Amino acid sequence: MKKDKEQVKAPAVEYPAGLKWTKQRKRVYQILNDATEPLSAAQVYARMEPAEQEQYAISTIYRILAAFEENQMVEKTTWMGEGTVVYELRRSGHVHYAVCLDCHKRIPLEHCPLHMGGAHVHVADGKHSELGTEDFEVVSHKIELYGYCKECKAKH
Amino acid sequence: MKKDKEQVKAPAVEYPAGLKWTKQRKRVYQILNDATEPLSAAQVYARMEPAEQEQYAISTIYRILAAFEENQMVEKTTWMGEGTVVYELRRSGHVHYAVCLDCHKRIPLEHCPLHMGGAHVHVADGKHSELGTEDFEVVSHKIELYGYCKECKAKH
DNA sequence: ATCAGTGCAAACGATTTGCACCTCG
DNA sequence: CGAGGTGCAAATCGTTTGCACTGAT
Repeated sequence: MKKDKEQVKAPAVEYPAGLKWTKQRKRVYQILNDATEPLSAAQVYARMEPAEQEQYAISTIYRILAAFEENQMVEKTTWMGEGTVVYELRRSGHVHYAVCLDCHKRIPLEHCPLHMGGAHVHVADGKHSELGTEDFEVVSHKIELYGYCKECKAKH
Repeated sequence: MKKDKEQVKAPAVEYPAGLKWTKQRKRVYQILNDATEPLSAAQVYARMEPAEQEQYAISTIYRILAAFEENQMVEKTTWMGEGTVVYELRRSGHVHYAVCLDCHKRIPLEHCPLHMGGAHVHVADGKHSELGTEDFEVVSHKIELYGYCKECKAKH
């Protein structure tokens, strides 16, 4: 992967007009694009070369990620039970993960285990939940599975 | 709900031997039990009366929640995309939520939309994903739906 | 009595913000 | 050129920890 000046081409994700395509934004975009899993601001920063880290500020990374999120370029998430926020580029289709409780490996699921035919689900009202009316229009969803991967299962 | 001395009875969730059943733990347990959704340490603290807050330390809440978690009494989670950790009492079955993208209301789902017959799913290997072998043992899972609630749908 | 549990305050890590300077468009 | 973007440092927020004290068993 050579570092050609034009290595970072126009983003696959629609780049919103009005945002400046600066070199730091290009770089953050590139790192997110190369990543196979969601990254925290610190992780993005860590993936830069020492030389870059010196000239870029970590706070800029936070602001860039926030800007990307506001413009729907990335999705903000967290791993269950972990306090740090991670960002994932919005690629064509969304991906879900199986997370190993032992080695913490994150394995992307082949298929989304959720097959909602319609765009509606039954939700409980909180107090009056007898009527299972379709009263919530689902736009997107997130799933995480927790358990043990093949390797860790073998270990025990 | 009066404040009888014995109001807080032996916890529905098994209380592990070796842990002291102190008044602060009783109170935290009670609050978690009354809650309809996972709470952060700060939220637990906020649900105490001013008088209690003065005599209890917030750090104690953190330690109690950590102790509860180590002893499987509660589950540590996060709302997707939010940096704060929340704790939920381990009741019989877990609950998932539908989150309104407009008013941010969280509505518990009546039923888990995921009906995995077995305890295994097909996962991609990352690189060699052709074989869809059952190589991940699912222990638990987390789901969040995003969309618009009845009220907010009406508003637009 | 003993040791886990607690309060307090300081330490910490992650994230945010104010302000002056810089740079893309 | 000018608004938006950035660097730097200080501020904030959520969470953890060291230490001396207290209370449940």
